[in-house]
Amino acid sequence: MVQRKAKQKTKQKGGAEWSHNHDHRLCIVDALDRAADLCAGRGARLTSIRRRVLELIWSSHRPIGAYSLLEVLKQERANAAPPTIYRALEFLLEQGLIHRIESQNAYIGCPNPDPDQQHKGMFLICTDCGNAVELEETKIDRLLRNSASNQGFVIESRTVEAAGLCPECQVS
Amino acid sequence: MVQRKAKQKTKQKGGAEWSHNHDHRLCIVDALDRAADLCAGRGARLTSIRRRVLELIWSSHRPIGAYSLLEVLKQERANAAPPTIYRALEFLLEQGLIHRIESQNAYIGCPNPDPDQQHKGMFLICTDCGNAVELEETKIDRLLRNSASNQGFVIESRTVEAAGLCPECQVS
DNA sequence: ACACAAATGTTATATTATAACAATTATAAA
DNA sequence: TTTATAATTGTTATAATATAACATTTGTGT
Repeated sequence: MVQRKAKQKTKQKGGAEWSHNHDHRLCIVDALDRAADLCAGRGARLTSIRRRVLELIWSSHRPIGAYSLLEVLKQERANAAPPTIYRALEFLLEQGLIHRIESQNAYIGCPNPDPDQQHKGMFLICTDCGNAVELEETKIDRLLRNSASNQGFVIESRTVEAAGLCPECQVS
Repeated sequence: MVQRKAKQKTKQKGGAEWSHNHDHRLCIVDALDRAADLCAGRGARLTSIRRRVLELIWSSHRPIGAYSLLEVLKQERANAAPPTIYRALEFLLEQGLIHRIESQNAYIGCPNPDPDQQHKGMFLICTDCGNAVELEETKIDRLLRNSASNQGFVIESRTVEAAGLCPECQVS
């Protein structure tokens, strides 16, 4: 088990997520550490390509497209091609380490990957700065399930993406 | 104002939406009538292409892709091309007559287009039969807005798509 | 009939994603 | 340690979705 700095980091609540000038290096390190732990625990192989793609995705809090990732990866691995990226994305999605933002055909790191099950996130996405924050709204999830259940529908997975202005971008 | 049969049709509540053998012709007629009314009221031009694309979208309750639409339209208009479809889709989206299902890159008719504002729907999509039903869950919407608001985030639009099994497809 | 704006036609291309098969690398059984 | 096997990556090609740009036609109001 990798010792992680994450344990020392106090997680702030309530909008701190939107701060445009946090120490983002910590986000990256934490994400990579968590990923390593999770994969180790599952016997899943976080190869160097996969690790690097995850790192690139975590290079910001903005969803990033497959071909943007490819552009960067190509500078390091001349033979990187679309399948290189898409395979890595597939793996990371399966492991619950990233989410796909359907409304943007883009990918974003999961800040809280669940060791037991991979969840689908709920996101607030700023139309101005592009940053996206994942919500953990069990209430909404429950309400949605109930609502579906009223029609006899059983939800297996869901996509919730809200676009708008983050607190920092409202000052205009 | 077009007289519509819709007014005679009693709308059933609670799962009737999933019935695989309703008289779908009524759905189509209603949708086209509503569209005509709405566009007339707005001075928007529901041209024959646009009308036909809307009709094709309403040919089922399954989200349909742009190129599937194009395939059909081509049989009627030899010179139909991708822009033909995408322009029609753009118009219909603007008028709130259809919704885009982000998780499928596909389009579906809006059963309840709002004369005043175009809303983004919330959908239950059956992974078996492919049918999708639009929810009107102001509660969920409110909860989502509140939850965003707690972070200082203002939602402008949202995507909610839940995949699972509809009542009819659960019997297996 | 004319002028203008809106809609459509047409060609080309951008963007996102997957198929198919070959080569390589890791793993663990013999 | 070698070898068999499965997993990963390389490579080429192509599918699927979407838009750009400019020409032409059609509709609308004057």
